[in-house]
Parts: sequence; C-alpha cells; structure tokens
Amino acid sequence: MTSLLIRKLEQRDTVPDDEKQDLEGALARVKEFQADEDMVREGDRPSESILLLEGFAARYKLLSNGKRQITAIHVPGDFVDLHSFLQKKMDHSIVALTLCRGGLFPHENLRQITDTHLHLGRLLWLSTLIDAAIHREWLVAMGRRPALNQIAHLVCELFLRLQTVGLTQDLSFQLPLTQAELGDVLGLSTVHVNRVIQELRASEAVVWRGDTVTIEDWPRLQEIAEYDPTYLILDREPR
Amino acid sequence: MTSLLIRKLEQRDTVPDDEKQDLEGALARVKEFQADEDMVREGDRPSESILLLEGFAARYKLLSNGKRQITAIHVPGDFVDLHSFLQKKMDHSIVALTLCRGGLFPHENLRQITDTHLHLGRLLWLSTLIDAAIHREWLVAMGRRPALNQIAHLVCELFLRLQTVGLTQDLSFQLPLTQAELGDVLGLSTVHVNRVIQELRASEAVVWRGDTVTIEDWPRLQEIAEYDPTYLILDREPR
DNA sequence: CGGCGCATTGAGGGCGGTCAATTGGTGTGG
DNA sequence: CCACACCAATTGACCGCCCTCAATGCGCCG
Repeated sequence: MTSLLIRKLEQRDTVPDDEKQDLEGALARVKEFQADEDMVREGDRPSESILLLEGFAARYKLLSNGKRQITAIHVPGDFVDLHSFLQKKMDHSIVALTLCRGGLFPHENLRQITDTHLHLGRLLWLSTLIDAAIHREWLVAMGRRPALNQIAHLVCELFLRLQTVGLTQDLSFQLPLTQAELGDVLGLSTVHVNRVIQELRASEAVVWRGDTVTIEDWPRLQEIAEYDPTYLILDREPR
Repeated sequence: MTSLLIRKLEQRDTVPDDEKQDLEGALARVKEFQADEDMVREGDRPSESILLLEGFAARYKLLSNGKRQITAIHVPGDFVDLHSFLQKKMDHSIVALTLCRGGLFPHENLRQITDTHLHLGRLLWLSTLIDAAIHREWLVAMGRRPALNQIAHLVCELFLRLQTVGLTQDLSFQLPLTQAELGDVLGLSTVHVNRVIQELRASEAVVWRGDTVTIEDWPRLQEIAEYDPTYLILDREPR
C-alpha cells in the first residue's frame, strides 16, 4: 500500500527494509472518498493522517466572498495532511478532486515509527519540507509571473511529480481538474484560465485535450515557465 | 541567545530545561549581516542553519525579468533556513532586510540534539510546519484577496508573530520594510503598495507612519483582512 | 431527447501595472 | 549653514491583464 510513498522517499534517500516494513505496518486501514468530498475539514483535529493512494486531492481555503483558493494539489504517494500530526488543528480543508483512496496512519503509529526510526522520521519531515517548497514556488508564480508562464510552470511541476510515482506515460499525463479548479489553484478566473490554456496550446509546447496533457516541446515549455526543479529535491543523498 | 526561539516554541508546547540547555549548546557562533546582504544564496549547500537573533530577513527568488518575489519574512526567533538541514541544497536566497544577527547551528549539532531529544526534534519540525502554514495563507491572500485586504492580513500576521517574541509595544510595532520590499512580498508594484497603504490609513484601522505601525482598531482591521490566526498555531499543547 | 456539467466566446469594466515626475527627509561636504 | 546627493514616499496619466456577466457550444448520460 505504501509503495508509491516509498518510491517518493527513495527518490530522495535510500530507505532500509525495516523502515519500509514498519511504515507499511503503520497503515491502519484504507478509506475511499468520492469526488468533491472533503477528506479533512478546517477546524478538525484528526487523529490520523491520510496517505493518498489513488486519485487527486487539494488543500483549499474558502473566503467569505465565496472565492476559493487551492494551496496544494496532491497526487498518489503524497501525505495530504501529515502536518496534522504535529499541528493538531487543521487550518484548511482538503477535498478529493476525483474518486480517491487514502491510507490512514493513526498519529500514535506515526509517533511510534518516527521515535523508532529517526531516519524515517527525517524523511517524513523532509516530505513536509517539499510541500513548503512547492508553496513557495507557487507564491513566486502567482506574485510575479503572468498567467501563461504560471500555468506552464504548473504543468512542468505536475509532470515531474507524477513521473516520480510512475503516473506519466512517456511525455503525457492525466490532469483531471476542471478549468474552474485550475483557476482556484492559479488565482485566476475560469474564463481567463480557458484563454491562457488556448494560448499555451498555440505555443505548441503542449497538447492539452480533455484530461490529457502531452508535452510536445519540453525545452520550450521550460523556457516559458522559467522552470527550475531544484525545489522538488529530486536528488538521492543521505538525510 | 536562544531565548526568543524558546519563547516561540513555548508558545506551542512546554520545553523541558534539558532541551533548552542542549538547544543553547548547539549554537556554535553568532554572525552579523549588513542590511541588503545575502545570508544564504540559492544553490548553496549550507552546513549550518541560521537562527535570527536580531533584525528582519526575507526569503526570495529572482526572475529573469528582474522581478523579485519574497516568499517569507523572518523576525527574531525564527530559523531562516532550518529546512536546509534536510533539504541540503537551497532553492532560494535569504537576505537581511535590516542589520541582522544570526546564531549559527551546525547541522551536525542539529542532528545530535534531534536524535537525543525526540520531542525537541518534533518542535523544530513544527516550526517548519508553521512556515508552510504561513506560505499557504499568503497564497490565499495573493490569489483571492484584493490588495487592501491582503496588506491588512500581513499587518495582522506580523503583529501576532512579533507579539509572540515580545517585539510589540502595546498595539504597535516596527516594520522596517520599504514599500518596494512590501511590493515584493505582496506581488504588487511599489506604486500600488503606496496607494493601498493610504487606503488602509483612510480606513482608520491603523496608523502607519514611517517604520511604525499602530493598530488603532483591531476588530476593524481583522474584518478587512478576514483574519483567522489558527494557522499560526498559538496554542500550547503536547506535541 | 432533454438535462447537465464543462469548455468556449464576446463585450465591457476595473484593479493594478508602467512610466515619469515631484516631494520630502536625511546625511555629507563645502 | 547651505548645497547637493540620495533614497524612499507620493502623485498623475495612461495602459493592459485579467475580471465579471452572459451567452453559446458540446459531449455525456439517463
């Protein structure tokens, strides 16, 4: 059940067998979430953290004016709310964007394996640091990049993150988000997302039809996005 | 030297004396940074992390078009680059916004105290989670709030963060950032920052003269910002 | 076939950007 | 004590990216 998470961790460091086994053992049960169902809600005090096994999920906040901002997109292999282990009270909600399966890790189990395996604990810490690094990259994109570059940046990021967990096919991947949801990610209106996607298509860097995104010209896309993947920490070294 | 950090941690959990002592012991030396001097640079692989003892610092990224986005503001008591302990390679730079003093914690020392004191390790993990929560809040503000609300939100946040480390006087605090730097924080132009600050003054929620910001009407300011401090995790409980 | 959700398009408006000039405070040298 | 430089704050004019409102297409499914 934890193979995608382990694959993600092994991208950054070697993971000994005993750590893998105890990690697997810490998973208590699997729960299914319908599309558009909240997996965790703002204000909750979860007693377990959810590892996304299948599907796409998003962290978000709602404002009083009815607007929504998505602050993270999660793909299989990501812990969607590992931070609740120490943060205790949720400051935002998490929604299943598609049908999702989640592996539940009781906080007491997480406590036990991180106390036992200090190295594994550091890798879990690292995975929350990667989340933070992605947040920063989105901040840069939202604050200082025009919409076309911003959306190109998102495509680059999702491609690499999905590739890490084996969810790409050659140079294409499934992106099951509506344009309205993309707008909530990028801080744009649905209408503008639509126009910018058309502009991206016109650049011929990607083919984007329905849920399928295919990168036709990676150098060109990377140039539009001014993309540097350092923040994803894709190098394996002792941590 | 570590009193402000300890104060920050004690806001979230009790810190036993032996943890305090070993934390203090892990600080190797103190270094001074001039205003506008980079404390750490993108691409660096620091062997030590810096605890900000005095002054204001900021994490930022530069884009090829010459624009800059600040992704975090750090105040005394904050570790500016604790994440480099596990992340190894810096994906962004950190600049001293004012004259700063920083306490240097060699990563080997951090490794030792987090291996020895699992609880202290969790508190340091937590402090990086708070950084991430702040990133998310900024994402919401940049993506979905108009500039006036966004800047009001920043004022609320900085007031509470500075209050935690005792750097407020009653309802006012020093904010030694130029309007250009605030623009880089908020993703706005200098000109617009200026206009929005004037608008905020006109609301009579704050008095903002030079470096000094005084909150005149907290409820009104909080309402403008739609401010909920949950994300700062200001409650003390076992972690 | 009709309903529904999502993508797409058009028209018009506003928030925030750029460019450029002016003000004002502070520090320095004559 | 004043001239000058310098930096940050402020203001004005104009522009454009992106927003809102609203309608239309389009594929899927009961």
